[in-house]
Amino acid sequence: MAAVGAHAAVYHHPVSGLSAPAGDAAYSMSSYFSHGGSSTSSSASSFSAALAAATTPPLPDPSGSQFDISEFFFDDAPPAAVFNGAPTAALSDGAAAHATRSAAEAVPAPAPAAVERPRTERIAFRTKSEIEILDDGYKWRKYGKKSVKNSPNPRNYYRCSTEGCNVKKRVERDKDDPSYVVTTYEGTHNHVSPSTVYYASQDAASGRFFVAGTQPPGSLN
DNA sequence: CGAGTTTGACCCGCGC
DNA sequence: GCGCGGGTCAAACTCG
Repeated sequence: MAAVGAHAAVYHHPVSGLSAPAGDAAYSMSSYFSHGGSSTSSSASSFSAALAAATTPPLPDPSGSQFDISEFFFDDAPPAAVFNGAPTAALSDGAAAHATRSAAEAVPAPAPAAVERPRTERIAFRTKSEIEILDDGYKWRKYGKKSVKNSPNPRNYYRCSTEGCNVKKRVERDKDDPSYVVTTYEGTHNHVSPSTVYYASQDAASGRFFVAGTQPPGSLN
């Protein structure tokens, strides 16, 4: 897919509903996400990659708003997979993150030998936001809330409210920096986003992202 | 009144 | 086997 301009080729992630360019420009991967800190990695956190940036809240104005993408990582890929994405992003109704799934899938699995675990698509990212609910274009229904050990902040559980779609997402504030929101998507949407997807480009000078355009729902698949 | 949220209870996997 | 922690359920409640 040939990218036209800075924000033409976009990959639409079926899990999160978020999108990313299919181009080959470079994101600079600055860090891996370590769940619960560097020394307390839990079994649920083989997060493979993280993307550094930061994000300022919602996307009120599609034409001029800016945001920084925070850390972004996959949980369905082998550990230590390094994310190399492209410098543009697509957003869906105010969401502030995106993904190129291929980045995770391109990394060869570390051969988990005999045990073949059911593969659940899971991606997660961290965004700097005052609000916890980033609007990614899908309709979510909250079904649970739990306080998490080692974290003062509760974790919220959401399910895609579209009939027949069993995608889930968890939302919690970063225990180390409450100004960040950690969102984890699990599953694959079997429908398109009901709302407009916003495309973002990155400002070369500041490194910040800004909304560069929009695309109606259904046109990404 | 229907859809969505809240919240305590319950279930289950995992480590000891 | 037991306790702990994470995830889900479901009844009650709220809101538009």
